[in-house]
Amino acid sequence: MPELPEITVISKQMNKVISNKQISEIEAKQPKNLNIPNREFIKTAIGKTIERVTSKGKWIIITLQPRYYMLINLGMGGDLLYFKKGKKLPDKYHFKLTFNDDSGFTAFFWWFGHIHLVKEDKLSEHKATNKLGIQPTDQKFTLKIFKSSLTKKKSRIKNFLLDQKNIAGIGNVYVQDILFRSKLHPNRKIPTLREEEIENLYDAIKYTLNRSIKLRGLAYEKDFFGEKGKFSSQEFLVGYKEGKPCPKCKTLIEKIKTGSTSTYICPECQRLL
Amino acid sequence: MPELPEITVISKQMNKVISNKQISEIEAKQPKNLNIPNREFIKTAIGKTIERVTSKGKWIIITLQPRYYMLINLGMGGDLLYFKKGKKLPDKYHFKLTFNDDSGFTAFFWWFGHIHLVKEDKLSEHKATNKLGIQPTDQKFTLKIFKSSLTKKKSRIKNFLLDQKNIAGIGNVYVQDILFRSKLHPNRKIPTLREEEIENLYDAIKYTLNRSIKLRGLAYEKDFFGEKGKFSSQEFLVGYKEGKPCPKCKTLIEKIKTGSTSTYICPECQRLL
DNA sequence: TAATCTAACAACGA
DNA sequence: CTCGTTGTTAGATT
Repeated sequence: MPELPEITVISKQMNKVISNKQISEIEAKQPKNLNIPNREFIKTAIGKTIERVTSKGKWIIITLQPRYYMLINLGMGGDLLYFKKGKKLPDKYHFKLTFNDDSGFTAFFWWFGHIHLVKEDKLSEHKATNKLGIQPTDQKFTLKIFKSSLTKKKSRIKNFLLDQKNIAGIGNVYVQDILFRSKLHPNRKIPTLREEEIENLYDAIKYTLNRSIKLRGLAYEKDFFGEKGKFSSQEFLVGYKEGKPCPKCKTLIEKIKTGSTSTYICPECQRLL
Repeated sequence: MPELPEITVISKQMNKVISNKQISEIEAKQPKNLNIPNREFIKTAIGKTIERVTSKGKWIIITLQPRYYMLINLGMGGDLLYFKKGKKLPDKYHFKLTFNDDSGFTAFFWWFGHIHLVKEDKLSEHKATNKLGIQPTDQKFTLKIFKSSLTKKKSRIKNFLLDQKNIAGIGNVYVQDILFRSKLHPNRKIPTLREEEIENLYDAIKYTLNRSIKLRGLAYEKDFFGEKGKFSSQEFLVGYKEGKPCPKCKTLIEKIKTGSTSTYICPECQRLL
């Protein structure tokens, strides 16, 4: 479940190590990961050069030259692993892309994943990415912008945070501690939030994600070089800590159903009313 | 609650009697009925000539020359009444449109109604009408088309019939007898419908609506000339007949809640299972 | 355990 | 009784 921190880390690594390389070969074992027919995908991509790699939310954006975009989403989880010439490949992968220096990368999806190829002038029509909200790591993500994005919204705060159209990059892992740090129950309705709570929430979003980026992501996710992050799950405050004491007040942490997902909360620190 | 029959009758009358007339004056007492500011509406419409009047579903479509469309929806109910020069106007109305021969028409909405003005090339962007389904009175409304519109749908049959995106023109009045004639419970899920039931439903839709058109609509609705229709509510089979005997089996008719609307059914003839 | 899209449905406002 | 918008839920996706 790579979220913004993992995607940020991996896309920066990719940008450093594969920029300017030219695509020479592609193997796509699972056609459903692609947005166009296998044959067309390969024909279009081969010969093109990596201009740069960036990311937005949970999407990795590879800009190709001549201008095309390769958009990668790891879905529920997976690996994107660099390989050098002659090095052994991972045992299992669904997608392999090789450069003309015989380096490359493989992609393994353990559930749903996407690798899309989109023409430069068609990027705005790409439904999965064209509605993405602002990234919490973006300079433009100011408190003012955040507040205005909440106006007129009536949903529950957790649903808001997970909706990529509002903010891009938060998933069901980081949202746990974001909510705990801001002392908000996941089902709090947005119109009931006080000024101060919104400010705490804003700080919690930035703090939580930036801290993980500094630690190069979650300890159970691999980066482009197969290295694991340093943000270990033991550092979670309440996430996945059902039955453990709240780090603040020692009340036992509960796991509750919130819509289709689960949320771990301290029932004392994160009251609904 | 004018539905397809009433709207069909009134739009045909309008087409005969106001075509080729030029708009000279407009009075709009309730700005919320309009899609653009009052002043702009009036300025745009005045001077234009009625080319023809048609309808689709519950919408009256007035084509203006130079090309513009005036789209009227009576919402939950209301009157659209013609007046000749010098004749007394209705006591209450929300909208009045006068032609240069001093004839015209008034509109009265007893709840919400809409009078929209749309440029010819913007008609496809008009949300309230651009997604309307086929009219049951259209030649193209064949059994085959009807069947194919049901494929992959999983909703309850009543919801399907009332959704104007599927079929345009059926409301909560005519749907009552349509369901009774086809012996369908309003909450029957579409995938459970048998071939024969779909065919009966198709016939019931056409029969019910066409019969009412022949009788010039419901007896409690007025046409463009203030005349009432001949489809009296006493001719309803089950609609609004709570506690009365079913015309088929004498079982007492029940009024049940179906989503946000009510449905009158014979619990014997319209079984759910 | 996780992500996204879609259809169906409910609640609300105009 | 209508229609649109927003949000929620369940199901499907490989």
